[in-house]
Amino acid sequence: MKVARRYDVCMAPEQRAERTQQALDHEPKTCDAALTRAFGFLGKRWNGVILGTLTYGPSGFSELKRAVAGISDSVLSERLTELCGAGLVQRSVDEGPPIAVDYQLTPAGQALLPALRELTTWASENLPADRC
Amino acid sequence: MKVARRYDVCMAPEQRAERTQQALDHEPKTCDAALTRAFGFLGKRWNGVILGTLTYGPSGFSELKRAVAGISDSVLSERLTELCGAGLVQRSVDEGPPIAVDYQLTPAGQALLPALRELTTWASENLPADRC
DNA sequence: GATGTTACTAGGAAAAAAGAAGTAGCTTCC
DNA sequence: GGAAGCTACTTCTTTTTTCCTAGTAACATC
Repeated sequence: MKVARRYDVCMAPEQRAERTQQALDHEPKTCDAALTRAFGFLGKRWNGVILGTLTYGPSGFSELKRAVAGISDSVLSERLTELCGAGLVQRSVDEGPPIAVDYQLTPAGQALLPALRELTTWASENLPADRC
Repeated sequence: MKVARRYDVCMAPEQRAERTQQALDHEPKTCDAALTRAFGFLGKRWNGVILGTLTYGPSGFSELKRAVAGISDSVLSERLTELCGAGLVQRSVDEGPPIAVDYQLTPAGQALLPALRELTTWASENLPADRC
């Protein structure tokens, strides 16, 4: 099941040097398939921030909406459905009477944490905040 | 009329402080500001894949277009302009006569590598790889 | 000189997101 | 008891973004 990738974004420096050499010979340098898949989700507006917010723990719809400043109801609803479908978020309903729904990360969603941490570090070091 | 910049999620310092205070008291668990800024770029379609592709080394416009399967000329052009503006990508022109333009990661862009590596790992382990 | 390549830009169509409003059940306030 | 407010959405219209097609200009090749 594990397909040995011919090349990967995540390569050791020396492999990378070799690849750069090859690059000079008009070799097709396609972005890694897994990374492309990752950006199938994260490249959609709001998804990253929603997942980032859920890292703080389970949230209800309104709570999420307040946390993700600027998102509209309809898009939040849509995104949550997608993320649930992808198995990154789980929706649990507590039939009330005060009915309460909450969304939380599944293990697959939790697994994103290290990557989000890296991204946060990168952004704080390389994306100027002062412009805003 | 309010000019709503789509990815303008940055807050004024005092707002940020207030929000942090709220976060401590109440439950509004807002996503980290730096991460939000990161997704200001990566949350736009194609940007992640473009950066991922440039990881393999400098590329010309057409080369990039071929590598990033499915992107249109106009969007690629737009995205490259944005990424250059953000200081993640550098555009260098070699006046020919056969004029040649190439795009490559700046140090700030290179700094994304560890994060992309994490994302790749995550995707290959947690996003169904039905395709390819 | 016809065709192909690189590196784009322009304009309109299609898709996505924003924004406002509505639904329905439950709770709190006075 | 009834107005107002909360949660959890859905539906609708408008606005923004993205896509697709075509065109340009400079050079290179056949």
